Amino acid sequence: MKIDPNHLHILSAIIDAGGLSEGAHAVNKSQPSVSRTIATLEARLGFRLFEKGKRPLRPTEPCLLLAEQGRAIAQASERAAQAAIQYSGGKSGTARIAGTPIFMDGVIANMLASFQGAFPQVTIHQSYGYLDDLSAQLDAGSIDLAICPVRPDAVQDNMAFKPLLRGRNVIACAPTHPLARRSAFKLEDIAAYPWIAPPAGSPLYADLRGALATIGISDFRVSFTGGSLASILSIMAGSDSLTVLPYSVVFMQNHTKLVTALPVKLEHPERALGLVWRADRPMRPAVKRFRRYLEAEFQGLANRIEQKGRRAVWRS
Amino acid sequence: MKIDPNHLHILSAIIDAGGLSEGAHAVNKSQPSVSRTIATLEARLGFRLFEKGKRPLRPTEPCLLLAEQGRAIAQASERAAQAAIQYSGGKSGTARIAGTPIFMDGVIANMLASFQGAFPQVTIHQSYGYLDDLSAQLDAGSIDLAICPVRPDAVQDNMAFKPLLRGRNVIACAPTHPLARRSAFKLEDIAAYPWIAPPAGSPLYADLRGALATIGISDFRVSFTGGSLASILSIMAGSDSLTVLPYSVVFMQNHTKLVTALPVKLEHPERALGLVWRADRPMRPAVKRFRRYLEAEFQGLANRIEQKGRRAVWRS
DNA sequence: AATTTTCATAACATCAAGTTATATTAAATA
DNA sequence: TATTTAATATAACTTGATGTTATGAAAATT
Repeated sequence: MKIDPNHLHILSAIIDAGGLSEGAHAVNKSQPSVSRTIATLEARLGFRLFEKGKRPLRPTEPCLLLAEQGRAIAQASERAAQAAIQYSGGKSGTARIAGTPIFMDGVIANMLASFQGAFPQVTIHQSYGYLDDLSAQLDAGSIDLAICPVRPDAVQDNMAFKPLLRGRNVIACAPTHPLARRSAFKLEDIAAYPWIAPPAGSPLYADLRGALATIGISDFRVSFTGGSLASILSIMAGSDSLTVLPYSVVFMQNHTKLVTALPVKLEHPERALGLVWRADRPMRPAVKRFRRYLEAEFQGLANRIEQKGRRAVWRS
Repeated sequence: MKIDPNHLHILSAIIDAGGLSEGAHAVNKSQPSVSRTIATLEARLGFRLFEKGKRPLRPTEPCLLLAEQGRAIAQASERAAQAAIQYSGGKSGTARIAGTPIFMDGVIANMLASFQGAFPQVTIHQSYGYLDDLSAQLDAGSIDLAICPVRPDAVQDNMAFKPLLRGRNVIACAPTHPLARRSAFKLEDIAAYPWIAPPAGSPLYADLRGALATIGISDFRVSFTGGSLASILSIMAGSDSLTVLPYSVVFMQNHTKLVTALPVKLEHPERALGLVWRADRPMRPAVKRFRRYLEAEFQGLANRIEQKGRRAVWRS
């Protein structure tokens, strides 16, 4: 014997609503419709579901057992609908994101935390990589979204790119650094200090070399290389080392009082930190929501940077 | 949004069976049928349930959530089917029975216990009453089955009657009673002992008077009246009292060694212990099953009584 | 590259289930 | 007890979902 789940659902609705007409209304059907549903159900089961000839419809014993299951079915159905809505709205699901380590640790991590607070049902898979690697992963479909500095003209054909923040590097050091405490200094003074270099393959490393060249420093001493943002900050805090970091990273770390930027203007390639994804594939709702969230956060960040920038003087 | 429970069930079947065709087979449908079901479901939900263009069908994230609910639905549906089968087979449900107190306590109670052992899901509501009362309750529909001694010609038109045991009353006493220990005694000896009388309104009380008259005793001393079988047995065990009981009751109490029957043949109205129910109403499966059970039990009891009867000598 | 397996689509048939209109009937009321 | 009222059952019809078979298309596999 197999019983149509819909029938059980209707049955439970009748019981719970306390009448055939009320039950019919509860499931958005006409009274004759549910009346016949009950009739056919009774015929199949071989026993009555409601006592014969009783006007306030009186359920029989087995009817109540079946209605119980009907309620379970209605509940499951409702849960499913909710799950579908949650997913469609990007409030549940998975987003796989990856980006350059310094940005991910220095800027995105904060936003990620607040996103998870707002949408706890969304699972975020985060990983690290540089542009080429990220592109390959996007192509392979193993990540949904890449976050990295890109020259807009370097974006692949099948990729969409959404710039979030103008790229700008600065010379960073501990707030306790001798240069940071001097109101003014000559560019030559910089040469006296050791450097922390980003990982050798990273764009930031190339930026470091290029930037120092533009301010006339070609020969510099590297005291540390290859670490993550956390280690760079630690080392900087305990030494007089200098390094090159994106300004947004320094800005976001402002509250930690671990790092500050020297008022020196650096030249470097025209890149923008932005989001990259495959334009030819539909984006899952959770990814879409995360993307929108990041865009909004970066808009706020850009504004705050802008405000602060108006009060600072940068020497070139 | 509302999702058809059947669709969710089909979805879960596909997931669990590991393929569209297998899933279709699992729900007794053709492959194209479930294929289209999935297609329409996807269209309604607005997202894919299976990754596009992957041949070993790969479920998407929300698909698994929905399938979960589908399983719950399948389970509820199955439970409902089981409940229906249980009920139809009389293995669950309720039977409301009533009968004369002495019989209920002395004979039926035992059978009831074994029935409940065999069919624990059947709820038995037991109550007491004499024929008129029982008939009224049957008519009112407050009981399903009456068990009492009836003169077959006294059965109402709308009632069915199934005799279970020929009625036969005996004089009962404790096994330690002086008369019980004597191999022979005169009927006049009986007159010397006090009597325990059944409740005044009961047929048994009328039987007691009638029976004693037939053996020449018209004047007898009643030492106790009005109790239940348990109290009658207790009093008899602790005294030299006599009483009149149906032989089946004495027989069933045999193992307790609390009561025995004197070998005296009593005359009384031609009644049979039997089942009475309303012939014009369908009998619920659980009641039907209980009725059949009782009939079988009484068949066995009748045989045992018959066997023992062949070895006994009764004086009239 | 050929084959196999698996899923999607087309075209059609059928039946379950929806509808409105109306008849019945149990309960309430006069 | 007759009448009224409200609730359910039935009738007649329409529609849409779902079933079918036959067949096409596309991954995976060999």
